[in-house]
Amino acid sequence: MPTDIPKQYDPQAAEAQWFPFWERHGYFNADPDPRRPPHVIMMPLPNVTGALHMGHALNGTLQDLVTRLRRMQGCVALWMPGTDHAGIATQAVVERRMLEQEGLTRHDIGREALVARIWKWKDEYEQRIRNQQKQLGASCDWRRARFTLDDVCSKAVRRTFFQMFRDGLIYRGKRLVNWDTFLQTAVADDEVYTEETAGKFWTFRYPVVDEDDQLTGHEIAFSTTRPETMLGDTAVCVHPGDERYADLVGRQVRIPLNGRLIPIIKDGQLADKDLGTGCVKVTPAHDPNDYAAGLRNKLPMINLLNPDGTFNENAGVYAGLAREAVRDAVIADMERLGYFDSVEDRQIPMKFSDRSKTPIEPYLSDQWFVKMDTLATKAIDAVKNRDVEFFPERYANSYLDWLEEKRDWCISRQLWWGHRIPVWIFPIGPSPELTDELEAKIDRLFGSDSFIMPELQKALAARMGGASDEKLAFQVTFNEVDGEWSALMCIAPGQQKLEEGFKREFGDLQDPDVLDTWFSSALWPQATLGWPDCDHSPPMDESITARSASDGVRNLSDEGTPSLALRAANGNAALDYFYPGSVLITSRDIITLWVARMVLTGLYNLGDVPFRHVHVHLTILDGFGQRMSKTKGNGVDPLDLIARYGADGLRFTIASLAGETQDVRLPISYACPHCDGLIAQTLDHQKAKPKNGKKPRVKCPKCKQDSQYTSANYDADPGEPLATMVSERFEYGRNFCNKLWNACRFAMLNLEGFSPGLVAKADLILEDRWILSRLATVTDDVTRLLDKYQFDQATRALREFVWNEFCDWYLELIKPRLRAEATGSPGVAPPGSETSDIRTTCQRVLVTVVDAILRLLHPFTPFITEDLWQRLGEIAPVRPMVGVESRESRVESQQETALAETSSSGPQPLALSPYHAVSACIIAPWPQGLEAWKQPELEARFQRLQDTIVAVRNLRGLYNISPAATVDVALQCRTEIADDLRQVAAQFELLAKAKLIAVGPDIARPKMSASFSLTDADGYVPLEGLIDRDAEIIRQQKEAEKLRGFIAGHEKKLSNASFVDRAPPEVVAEVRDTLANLQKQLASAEDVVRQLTAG
RNA sequence: GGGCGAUUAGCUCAGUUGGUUAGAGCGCAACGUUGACAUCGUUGAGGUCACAGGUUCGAGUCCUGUAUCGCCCACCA
Repeated sequence: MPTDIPKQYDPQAAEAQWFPFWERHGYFNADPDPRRPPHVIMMPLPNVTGALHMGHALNGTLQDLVTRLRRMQGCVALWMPGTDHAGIATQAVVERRMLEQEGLTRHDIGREALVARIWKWKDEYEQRIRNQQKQLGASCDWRRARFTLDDVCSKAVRRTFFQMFRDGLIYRGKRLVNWDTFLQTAVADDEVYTEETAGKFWTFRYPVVDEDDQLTGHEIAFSTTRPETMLGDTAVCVHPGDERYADLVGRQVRIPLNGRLIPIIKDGQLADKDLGTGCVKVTPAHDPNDYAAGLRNKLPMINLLNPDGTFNENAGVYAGLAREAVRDAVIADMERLGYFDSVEDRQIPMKFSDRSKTPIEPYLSDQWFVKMDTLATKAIDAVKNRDVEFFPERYANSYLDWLEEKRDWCISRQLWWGHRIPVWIFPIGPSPELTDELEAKIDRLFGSDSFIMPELQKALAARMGGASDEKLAFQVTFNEVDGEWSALMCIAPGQQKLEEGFKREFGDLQDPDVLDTWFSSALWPQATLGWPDCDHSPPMDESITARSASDGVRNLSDEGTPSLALRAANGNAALDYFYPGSVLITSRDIITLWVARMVLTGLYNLGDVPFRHVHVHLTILDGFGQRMSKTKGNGVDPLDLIARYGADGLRFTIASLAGETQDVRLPISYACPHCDGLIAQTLDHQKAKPKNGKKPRVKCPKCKQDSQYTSANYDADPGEPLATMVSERFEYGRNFCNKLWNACRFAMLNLEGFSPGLVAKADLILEDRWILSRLATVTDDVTRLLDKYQFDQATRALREFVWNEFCDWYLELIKPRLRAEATGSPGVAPPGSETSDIRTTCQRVLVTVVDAILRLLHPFTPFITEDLWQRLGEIAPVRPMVGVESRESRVESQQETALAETSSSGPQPLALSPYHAVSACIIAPWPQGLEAWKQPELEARFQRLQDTIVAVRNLRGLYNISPAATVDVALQCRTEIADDLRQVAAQFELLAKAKLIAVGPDIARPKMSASFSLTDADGYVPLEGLIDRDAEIIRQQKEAEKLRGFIAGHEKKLSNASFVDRAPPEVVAEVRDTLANLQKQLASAEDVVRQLTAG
């Protein structure tokens, strides 16, 4: 007997036991099996920049939930894990730390050493992230875990780059980029944030010159917030319709600082008549708008900056100075020269780099781009054709809007951490011809033939063995920048020898840049499955597979059926079987950055979308409505919450929050380490940073002691008592788990002497049929809701079923039947005795429902359900189950055969048949096909019983009747209802401590009784001596008043001719019914008042 | 400026295609622990559904406008 089941669920113990159990048995492993459908989720890659927070916990919970559901439904459910190298973010973290701790920059230690350090960092955090995910219960196929910089992903990156290069989709160009002068790299628009900053707005003048470059005495005034860029001005611009300057257009002005002459141009898009003086200086190399105007008007572009933000030789005498110094000098010089007009204070929106927090400089530099035109069109069509569907649908807008712009994708980053661009750039001079030097080098690489320039391409291909395009080893294009041509040579992946040759011949001419991290993330769905390798599946983590082999791990499909896992001999089975994936579950901020690009590359590389569904879930906010982020210091480590509420409690709460309309606020508290009191988090807590070496503390209002707390801004001192972040919201899930635990504990404690066997429908009494009907309904609802990714509703439906129906009603109702055996000796009730049959039937139904509940809850709360499943398995390894289609594990019995013969109608006789329970909940079959158990009219009858009991309880509370005292109750109702109520008379005693003394149509109200009125019954509880007559009169009068209000509303409706005429007849009939009911209730209340008043 | 959302009980959120008396959890109040569970049970109080118009027999739900908040995109000499 399971006498050892503790009264409280212990999450830590269950988590420690069952995760290794699942792993050991290989239940997470997904291998191609042509007899079963695949279900594939590609994990949105966490960055290796740091630990995970609640956003990841949400994201992970939902993916694991779906994965476990599909696994139970019989799919080969692959959840592909991995991590992202997150180029700039990771390099910045490591560089910052290196600078803080050792005072070193990357230039001090060099490319290789820095990359080595980042790898070390990556290993540490990847481990930490994986640990967090496993703590949460993530049932990923960990053998397949990938990293975006590993060999398999690299190959996909190289292949894609090469093909795009070959197809002319990748080009090199000068572009104005957001330059981070601290990190010395270009950053993407989305890595830049804007902040209103206190700045100044200066007005200066440029003198206008005549044809002979002599001053005319005319001047043109303009305003700027960045005077230092005057050195790079190549025009001043006015609006074409601005008459003030009409006669100046076409003339030239002199920049007083360096004497350079620049034209006055007109451009309606750049200049605004009503802003400032109406005239604007144009610095194409250092301002996005000016850049666009520069292109439109074919203006020269003068780059003033060095990569580190200091001014270069184009700044003349100002060269070598920092931005701020140049600005001051320029202003002073302009003033000295007499061209300064005025200055005013102004709030200026300044762009900052998200990574380094330093100001962004618009900067003209050489970058690589992907042409988006046709690629974007195809990705747009995929969504418009519904090859990819968004849940909720509205998010398709973000995706489409962004792609419609078709802005070319800048894929180069001036970093050291990432996929190096596989292109060698060889300068060849003023015309696109093969120079002797290049020819000589190529000769040495390929042989001694010489080439004619236009034939170079073909010849090179021929050199590689007359190869088709597919086998091209490298590709050349020619590129012109400022009149200088260079050969861009891209090497195909897998050309080791050629690459070595290039390194030998061309030395460090390989482009130093690396690819945008999204370039590799975009390939995630293909790369992880081994694309472009078509002859073998991608390798797996040997440390896991080796251990599994020695443990004798079976495949998931070994349960009950032999594995037919495809051998990789004849192709890439993983790619064939698992691509395209099923659903991507992610947050909305990367719909454009990631989702769109995955679709785009999937279509480009494989001709098919990478997934059919995209579920976009909510964002978790802190208690103040802010996104959780590391920088805000409001992130919560899921491990803190798991420690306090259990992984299942966390998961269940998260699932209950995951609706489709709103983001969710999560007010945070700190748990006092001294007394376990809670301290509400304030914005100050989030922001507080150590001052003078003193770390900020929180003070507990309960015990008045203070302590250090979990903060993004400092590491707590080891050994110091620490207030960890908690959120009371998660008590919802923890409490539910405990409730489930105790309900199952109760069931198991009452399974003494359990014997499996068939339960015929005729043996089931009202509450059995009711709970099975409810189970069938809820099973359908949950399945349907999860198919639509409506996790919150599914969670609520299950919670309500388990807590408010199974626990509150069913378990209470069956207690007498379970005790029926009390007279017999334990476990050996005399066969054939009536008491034994009642109890046995009850036990069998109970086990059936518990079994189904565990299966339904497993995707939500895997640990506790597995734990209970295993315990139940010890007590009832063979037990009746519902909603199981396979008959393989069915226990055949004479009884069943007999029943099957008698019930010729339908394939599934309504009976509970015993099965051998599957050895683990994680692979138990998801309940389905319970349609036949649904009995809506029975549910309605049961509802009446519930209403009546609640009404009696209500009166007891109202009159403060001692819980120990039994009250009488008389019910006046129609005959057929009376029959129902008589059947459950015993339940009144049990659930309301009430004795049903009379029931029927002719029941009169006993004297001095409290009463209640339901839609189809009136109840009376004689309370001789307890009742306060005046109070009861007042109560009933109040009730009557309320009813009169409702009645008036309904009567008004019905007296409205257009309502009766135009509303659907069933609605009108419903209102009539309701009105009749209300009138009956009112009559009853009035009657009570009359009687009481009369005495 | 463009787009997408949101505004319902003290707090956090549900509310299907418009249709009886708008729900849940937490919190609050009262009562209750002799065998599942105090991480519990029973009962209760608590809402002019942001505001103003409109459509409709009927609006929390649909339309228009306003206010406030959030996010995305663009722009800001």
